[in-house]
Amino acid sequence: MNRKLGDLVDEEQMEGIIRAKGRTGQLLEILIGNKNSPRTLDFTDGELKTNKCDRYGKPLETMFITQINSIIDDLISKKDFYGTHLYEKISNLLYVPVCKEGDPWNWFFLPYIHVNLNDEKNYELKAQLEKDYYNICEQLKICIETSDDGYIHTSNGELIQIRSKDSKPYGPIFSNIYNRYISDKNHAFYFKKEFMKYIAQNR
DNA sequence: CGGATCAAGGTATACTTCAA
DNA sequence: TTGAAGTATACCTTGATCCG
Repeated sequence: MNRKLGDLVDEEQMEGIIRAKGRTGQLLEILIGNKNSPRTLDFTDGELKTNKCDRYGKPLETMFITQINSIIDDLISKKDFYGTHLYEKISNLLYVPVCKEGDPWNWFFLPYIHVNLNDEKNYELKAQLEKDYYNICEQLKICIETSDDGYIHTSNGELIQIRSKDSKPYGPIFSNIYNRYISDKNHAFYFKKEFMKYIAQNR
């Protein structure tokens, strides 16, 4: 693989490639014949994720998974992991690292990694993610009930985390379970860099 | 003590859907 | 048909911590 971005797209598509942050991922979806739709899943059975890395494939950023404002009460009530929107998003994904060093025309895609949590070899990974999920749910509850402002804050597992993700005007998160706002701005699940490192090692 | 590194939180832009 | 709403793509800034 190691396809150069400049060889794949035209000038118009390159416009604003740096400022338009998700542009690379959208272009890739178009290149493989997908539409940029807000459907839950990119493919019929899984997700496509791109992420910035260095030239050797080392991840440089956490990777966004999904916003939590619409599933907050599932989390607080510790809904079964395998029934969550989160699991639906991460159970089968195609991870494509993209090196963004230097001139955007010279950015390039690195070999993809396909991760299906139902594969035998990913048993350990799946177990860890499940553990992280319940751990994070618990942290959210504790935060809501005991933090100074009564709001949720960054909660970490080993491989995933929840932290703020919003822009003005903010979208506060309302919990029906607590019958009040539990954050003044939206939050989201992210893969930590440890996740990317893990799947690169266990490919 | 000052520069480097890292995590957390905050911000910017694009696209589709859907309602007016 | 048009624009707001909603979710997507990560990127950027700041402040804390680490390390010589």
